[in-house]
Amino acid sequence: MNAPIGAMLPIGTVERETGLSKDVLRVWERRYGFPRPERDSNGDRAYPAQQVRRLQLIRRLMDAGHRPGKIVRLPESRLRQLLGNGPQTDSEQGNADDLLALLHEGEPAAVERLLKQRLAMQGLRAFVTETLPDMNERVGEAWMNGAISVFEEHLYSEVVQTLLRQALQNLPTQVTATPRVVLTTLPGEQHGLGLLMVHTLLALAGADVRSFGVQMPLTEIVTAATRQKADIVALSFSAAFHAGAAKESLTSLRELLPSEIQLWVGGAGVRPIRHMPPGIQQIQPLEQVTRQIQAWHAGPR
Amino acid sequence: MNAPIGAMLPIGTVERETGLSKDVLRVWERRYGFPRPERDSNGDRAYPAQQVRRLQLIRRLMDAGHRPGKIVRLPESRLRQLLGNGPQTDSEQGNADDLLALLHEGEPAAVERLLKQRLAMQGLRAFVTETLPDMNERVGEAWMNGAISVFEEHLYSEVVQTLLRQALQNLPTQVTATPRVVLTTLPGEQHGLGLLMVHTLLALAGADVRSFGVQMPLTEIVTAATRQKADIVALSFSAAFHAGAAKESLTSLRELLPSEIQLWVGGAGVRPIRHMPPGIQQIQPLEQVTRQIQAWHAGPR
DNA sequence: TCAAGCAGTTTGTCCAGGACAAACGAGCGG
DNA sequence: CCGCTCGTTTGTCCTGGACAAACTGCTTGA
Repeated sequence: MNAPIGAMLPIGTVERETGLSKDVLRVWERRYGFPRPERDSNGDRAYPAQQVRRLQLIRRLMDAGHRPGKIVRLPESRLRQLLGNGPQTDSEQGNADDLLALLHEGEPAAVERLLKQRLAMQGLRAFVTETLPDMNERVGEAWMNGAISVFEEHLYSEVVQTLLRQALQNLPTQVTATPRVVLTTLPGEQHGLGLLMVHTLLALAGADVRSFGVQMPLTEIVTAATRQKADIVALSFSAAFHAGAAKESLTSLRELLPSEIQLWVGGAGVRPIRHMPPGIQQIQPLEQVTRQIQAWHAGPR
Repeated sequence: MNAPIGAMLPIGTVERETGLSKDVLRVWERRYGFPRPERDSNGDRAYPAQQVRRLQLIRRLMDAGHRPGKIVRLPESRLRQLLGNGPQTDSEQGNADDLLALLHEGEPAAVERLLKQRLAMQGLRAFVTETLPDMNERVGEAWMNGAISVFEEHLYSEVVQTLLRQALQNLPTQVTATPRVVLTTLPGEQHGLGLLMVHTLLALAGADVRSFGVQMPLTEIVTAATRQKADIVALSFSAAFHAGAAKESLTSLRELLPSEIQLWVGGAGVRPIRHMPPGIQQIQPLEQVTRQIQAWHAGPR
């Protein structure tokens, strides 16, 4: 009764929808026999919506650490089953459970109220270094388990961003803030939440933060840092960022950047990198930001 | 004296840096003889930084309406020359000139002060429908002319976003706001400024806006709209968004979305589309938003 | 004078199938 | 238990061909 065709998506759209490159989509088809798209009149691949959904499930599992060869062939039911039994870290549930429930209700105002309350109770610094990472992880986890959808995660992200920007706005501005930090992300990293969190910590530590939002081309980072007379360039990497790509870009950036400008990186996306290229400081975990700024003030430079 | 090599970028990085797909980079090389990357030990393309810069210039010119065949072979000097003589719309200069000067100084606080002043003078609605579009255009123009850099554009965008979010925060919340609008952008559209501008206008018109930030997968938009019991799904498209891709995705989305939910689109990215697929309303120009909401209130639904 | 239709050209995207280096994981020895 | 080596997995890149959609410029008719 339901039309057998429905919406058929071309490979370019599937790339955007799943985050899997065209090359990957084609090579998986060749190697694993999935996805197996139809062909349109032109001979081009046409992916049924259902296969795209399954690809999205696979993507989540891979982000959770599964390997393609083991899961790409599995049927959708098995995939959902796997999503159910994640590592299930039994961190203190209480903290974020109300949040997840509220998110699922889908009422932004209620979510905001809850977070505001937490913020007022803990103060900004603890909120950013403790509550938010915890909640981020819980939300990410819930998303991977299929407990909440992507759009609910977006909702969460929006509310937190609003909150943090507001808090930042209300921070007293020091006249002689140092060091001067240029803050941004590399092209391909569109997650702005980590950026705002770092921004907050840096501002709290007394730094003069110049945030440029997400996705600055390498060459522009160099120009901005030079023109702004920055002491430090700080980059944020979410878990979604490919660690290999990060390392590659960072090596290029370090080469392009004047050596007297420090390069700081942090976030889940660069944690897997064992050997950071020389001249780059990895700040991990988040609260290290404060200490590093203190070290900068004390240091020779 | 300057090392002949410097940083050499692989094709994937160049794709991210320039926004030109790998396919395009390769086909240009074949057809026009540019770019002409070196090869690394592995036989893979390795792009010198200078060619990447030239590609970025070409990209700007193309966004300004030039065609590849005419400009790809031109030397860098000629490209910069072309960037100089854009259409040069002689709209009232005065409005945005101070802004550009301040941007060039690179002092975020000063930029913010200026905008705040304008906002206070004009009121929120006029600020969003008149001043901001004008300034956006001026900034985009200046960027294409090479008068300001990408990072200065980012700076502008950051300040405006901060300002708008703040204004939104201070808007009185109505208890029974209608209609309910789910607001977001398609995957690939990362420009969040237009989103905030529309959000502001919708909120001012009394709508119940649920904004999900940028880059929602099609399937998630459908889920969100359904679960949030939305009356309208509104999408924003910046000039950077490829009109063809937009039309394609919109057709799919309209198919996936329940027919009782309206689909509104707007922004420079969809203006070139002559024949919008059925069931989709194009809202153009920006201030039409208010009128459309009034129409909705009056209408049968 | 202008709208509409038509042919030619330009241009982005897609295809196949091969290749290879980096990342991974298992097994081994210190 | 840590660190190494070696086979396997996996993503990215390669070539060169093909084609539809978009755009250009011309012609025709009102």
